[in-house]
Amino acid sequence: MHNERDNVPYAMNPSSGVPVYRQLMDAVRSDIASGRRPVGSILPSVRLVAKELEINPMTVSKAYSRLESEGLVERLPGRGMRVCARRTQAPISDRRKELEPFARQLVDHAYRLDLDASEIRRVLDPFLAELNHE
Amino acid sequence: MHNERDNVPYAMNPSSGVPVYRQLMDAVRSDIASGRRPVGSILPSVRLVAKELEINPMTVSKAYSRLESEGLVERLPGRGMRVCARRTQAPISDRRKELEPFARQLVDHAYRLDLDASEIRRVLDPFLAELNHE
DNA sequence: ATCACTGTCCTACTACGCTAATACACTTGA
DNA sequence: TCAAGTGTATTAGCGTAGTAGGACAGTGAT
Repeated sequence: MHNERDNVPYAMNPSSGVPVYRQLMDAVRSDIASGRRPVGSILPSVRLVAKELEINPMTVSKAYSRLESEGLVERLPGRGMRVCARRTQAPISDRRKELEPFARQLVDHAYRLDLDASEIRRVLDPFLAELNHE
Repeated sequence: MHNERDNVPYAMNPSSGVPVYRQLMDAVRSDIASGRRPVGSILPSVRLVAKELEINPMTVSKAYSRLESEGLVERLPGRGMRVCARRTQAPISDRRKELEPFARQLVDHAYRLDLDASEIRRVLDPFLAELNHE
């Protein structure tokens, strides 16, 4: 059922401390964002990915399921996971609220390190620049 | 040996998801930063705090030990934990490096929420303002 | 020396997250 | 209908973080 050309160019690092299923989520997210996996395409099956990466299909399934609850892909029973059209965004105020804990954490740690606002910006800016290039 | 006036006005929330020892660390850090526990003063003993908060002394000890490795307090064997004079800072470049993972995490989540650099700044700014007021 | 304090090492229990193995329901093509 | 392909519910094993209990060493006043 799967396309022979379906390659799975993901490379997981089991000893990085980052759970494998999260690494896989990031890889797939990146593929979708870049268009390598266009809207409507079917992700490689959990068993194929599992075989290539030498991990358990359930680990792949976990990644796929989480991406589904994020709204990036949808489950077609018996067929696979399909990349969704960009979901309707939550209101921007809600999304800002979701971001706040991470902003707070950043500032908390800066405070403990005795780094002021301008230092925070200095550390943050390269990442913001990277964000804009995408 | 301890002063009867040593009150332990901390209130832990065991079901908040935040480990008790971390809540206690934050409370003590706040006391030190505000001057309620001045440099040179001795923290209430682990057993006193444990009794007041109805937790195990080891949990308090864990909080104290971490604060010690942060350099906020020092251990006086047989006597207690004393609030330190502000420790010599690590080089600023090291401290910036320590902050980077949190900056990256913030930007990553913003990306997933489809929030751009200006939105990140908008969310972050109130926290930065708060930081400057202290 | 003794007593009443100090913090903590060591051990163990519990809860939770991550990964894996099996069995199942579903869909499609022959 | 049947075979081969989908994802996953369930269950289990493993490691780790958080918490707790008891024994221990250090300190200082008596």
